[in-house]
Amino acid sequence: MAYNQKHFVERARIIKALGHPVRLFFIEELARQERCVCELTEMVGFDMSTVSKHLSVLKNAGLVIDDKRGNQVFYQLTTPCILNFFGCVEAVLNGDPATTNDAC
Amino acid sequence: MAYNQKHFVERARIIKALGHPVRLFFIEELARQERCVCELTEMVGFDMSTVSKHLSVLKNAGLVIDDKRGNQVFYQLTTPCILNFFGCVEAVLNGDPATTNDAC
DNA sequence: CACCTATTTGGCAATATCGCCAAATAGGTG
DNA sequence: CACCTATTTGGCGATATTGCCAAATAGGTG
Repeated sequence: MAYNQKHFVERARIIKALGHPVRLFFIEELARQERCVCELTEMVGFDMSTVSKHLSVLKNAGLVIDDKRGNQVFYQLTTPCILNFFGCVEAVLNGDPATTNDAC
Repeated sequence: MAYNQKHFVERARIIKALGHPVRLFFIEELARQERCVCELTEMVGFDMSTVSKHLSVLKNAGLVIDDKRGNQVFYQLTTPCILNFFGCVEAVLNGDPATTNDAC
């Protein structure tokens, strides 16, 4: 297989969006229910501007959508299939080669 | 759900290892067959030291293992379940909310 | 041992990421 | 409109990532 730079840059950008502790938490939390920026800000304890920028990264990656209601903005997960991947991450963490084949 | 910093830092580290075009390519290529550093270097066209460092990131994340044979080092994927995740990434790329639920 | 190939490590410059603050924007209320 | 809350944007300093080069390490061969 040849290395198609553009192909992998596109895909890495989406995965990179998931590769930050705060953004990973947002994905898992939004999988449970939609949340506004102020709620997510309180949960992680960072500055709201920081939270807003993290959500912007997820949005630009196509992983979440935003919905403005009144003066609040609610974010929703667009891609529940991502959750299936987290089981595999657990298997990697446990260094458990036996389960890495069917953790999905 | 509360934000457990340590929990998400651990998991983000593994995902971050996947979030680079070259490393993503290595994962897909190693899913097909094991490869030595020199083969991977030729495929991507970067300096061998750069390739070695990328492989080191994947190894530290627990995603690949290395096996030295003679003066060559072969890398193997430890976590085939990661491949299941790529289907979801495609769905995100296609902006296809309908398929994001069962792309796994 | 001298020499060659394969790989890793150290270091550096360029660039990207992160989190904060301050300011701008937008909606709601009196 | 004045004012308050929620959110985003711009910018800055600190830190991390990336890819190259040079040097170090390790195995194979004569």
